[in-house]
Amino acid sequence: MPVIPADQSCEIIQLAAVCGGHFLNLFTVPRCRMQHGAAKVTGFRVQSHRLYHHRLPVLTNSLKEVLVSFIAFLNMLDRPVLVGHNIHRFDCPVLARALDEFHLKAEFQLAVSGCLDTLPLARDVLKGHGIPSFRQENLVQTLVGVSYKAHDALEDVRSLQSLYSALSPTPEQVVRHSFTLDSLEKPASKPLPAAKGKGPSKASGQRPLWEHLGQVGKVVEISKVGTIVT
DNA sequence: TCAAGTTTAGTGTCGCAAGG
DNA sequence: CCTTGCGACACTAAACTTGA
Repeated sequence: MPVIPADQSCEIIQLAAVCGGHFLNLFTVPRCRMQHGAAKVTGFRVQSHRLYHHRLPVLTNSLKEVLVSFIAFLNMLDRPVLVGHNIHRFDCPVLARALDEFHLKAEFQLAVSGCLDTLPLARDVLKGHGIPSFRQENLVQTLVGVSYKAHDALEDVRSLQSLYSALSPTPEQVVRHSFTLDSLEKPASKPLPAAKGKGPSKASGQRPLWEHLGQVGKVVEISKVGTIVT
């Protein structure tokens, strides 16, 4: 049986973001039945249109409310950079689809400077360090020295915050592995090319990404948990 | 240039434990 | 005894990186 691509099949059920001491952690009930595997991995379960996490009821909002709250959170932060592990392949396509559905994409893009994927970033920063695995769990354990609960969005973002600090990427490395939601829609979507000699370029009249670099408070780690559509 | 390996997510199957 | 819930494991897809 073919596996349905994640960006076409996943729905957001938890969205968490951390910036400095501020955090956002919201849940929404998926509009479809959760598959056995998805429930097993995430610990979430839907019964009678209510969401449970490890058998405990969870306070939920509508998907639109979650997205609007997320954008409001970003607006408090003066156009931050969104950081996540492998978000270019998984999280951002799901997020972009959800934003598109509620016509919130333009508003979202005004609220952020760009997105940064820590998977290629870590490969770049840790090149030649003999890292056996670039999974987020492994990187956090290796660089930060702690274990955490994978597949819990809030735990994910908190560990990612520590990981990002531990990586301490240069502005050039950050720009090299950054992208926008618009770039995801293009067939040959790739992270922005590395600047050659003249530094990062400005993107479509917005403030350049590198203006935000090195400011820990302007970096938002995000994570979402998906559920398969049947 | 291309094969191998990496990440994320999912599915299917098996075995074990608990409860009716 | 049967059903249900859950964990472990092996596998798949797509995009990307790495190294020969």
